[in-house]
Amino acid sequence: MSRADRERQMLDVAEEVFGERGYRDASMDEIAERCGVSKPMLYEYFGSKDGLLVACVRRSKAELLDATRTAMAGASDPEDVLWRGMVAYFTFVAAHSRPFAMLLREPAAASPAAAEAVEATRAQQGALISGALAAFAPGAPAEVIDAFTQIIVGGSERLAHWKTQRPEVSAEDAARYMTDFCWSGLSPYLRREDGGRSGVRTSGPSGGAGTP
Amino acid sequence: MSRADRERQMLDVAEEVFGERGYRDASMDEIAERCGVSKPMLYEYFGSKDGLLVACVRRSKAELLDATRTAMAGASDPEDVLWRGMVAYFTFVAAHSRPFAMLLREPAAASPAAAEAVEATRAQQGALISGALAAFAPGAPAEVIDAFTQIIVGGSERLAHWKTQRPEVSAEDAARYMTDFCWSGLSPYLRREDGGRSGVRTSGPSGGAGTP
DNA sequence: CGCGTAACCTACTCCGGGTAAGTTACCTGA
DNA sequence: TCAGGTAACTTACCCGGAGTAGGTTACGCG
Repeated sequence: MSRADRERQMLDVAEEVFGERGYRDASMDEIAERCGVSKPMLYEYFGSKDGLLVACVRRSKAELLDATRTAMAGASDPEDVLWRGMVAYFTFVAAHSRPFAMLLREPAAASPAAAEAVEATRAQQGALISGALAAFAPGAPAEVIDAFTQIIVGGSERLAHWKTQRPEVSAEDAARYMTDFCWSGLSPYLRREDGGRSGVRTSGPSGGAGTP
Repeated sequence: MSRADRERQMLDVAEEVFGERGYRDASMDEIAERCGVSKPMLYEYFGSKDGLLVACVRRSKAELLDATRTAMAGASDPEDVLWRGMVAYFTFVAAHSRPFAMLLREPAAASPAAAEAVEATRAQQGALISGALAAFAPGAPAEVIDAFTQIIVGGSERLAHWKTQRPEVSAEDAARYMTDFCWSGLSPYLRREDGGRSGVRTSGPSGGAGTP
């Protein structure tokens, strides 16, 4: 079998085994056996168990970028960019639930290198998001954009995890929760009608517009 | 040394070593040695390496609950509850940065049991948050509260991580980003003045109030 | 048909989690 | 004051799985 084909196969099998057993309890012997090769071949191709995991993460990262970018490309306005990106994200996670659940739940578990690869994936998605935010709210300071991007990245991750335990929640539902929260937060649900507060608090709740 | 004292000491040392080396590269031999005892003592007290990590997580979980609850107790209105809770959270994470960074960054890495303990911590904080949200926006459906709670939990986690690389961002700054985002999202920064949109989109961006 | 190379295997080493069995030290009560 | 029980503690080991040294097959090419 050619190098490229073997590599793909090994990644497929590794993704599967890591997903089934978890990183720690997955053995290189089992992965090798399921590939129909011997252990040293895995080391020839990926260097170490960590290296194999990192390769899996990187492949998923590339696939996710592709899916998100493609979805965003068709958008008309910045609002639609975020919406489409979110739908694509939640759809992707649902479709790759096995391997992705593992990447979401047992990430840094492996090694600094693997943690870094997962962080790089977050940074990649964060770059797409902050671009959309900057286009949508051009007046916002860079640090605000950064902070909100972090919130969205972390929030999406958690929402995706929450969604796995609620089959009735569709990718569109999740995307709607996320984008609604981004645009307006809780203001549509407030008892008092101060949802359209004109400014942003600058020194804690007592200094803000809501509680003079 | 008494059982209780020894246990505390072991948790302190374990937290330190896990924080320094990371879970995987921390050896039970080293932890034992730094405690001035032999390895079987660790197993006597905590059963396994996982068990030791889980005990660390559970202790942090209890401390975090205490810090958050205490802070929230002094609040007047629901808005202030969330604000104080957030400040307490970011302050706590900053103060316990060593062990907490490890809990944030190498969480599930260890075992299903450790992953569960971290999930339980998130659930604990989520319960506090959803309580505050429900009080603040009594009209919101339960699923919306749940979804937003997930976003806030994940967003806070990511924001705390982001903050560690930005020493100039204070706990109050982080809390302000978080609560601002919760109350109004991006709407204060929008170019168009539709920040006070009255309703919530129900079928994607093209069906919402903003883009008829 | 020789020969180089690249895919591949057998058979190990070694480290670290985990344990069996025993030893010291202290408190208790008669 | 000393048997005896118990609880903190140790040495010395097992064993599974990550990682490796060195050799073998198989195929393309002149």
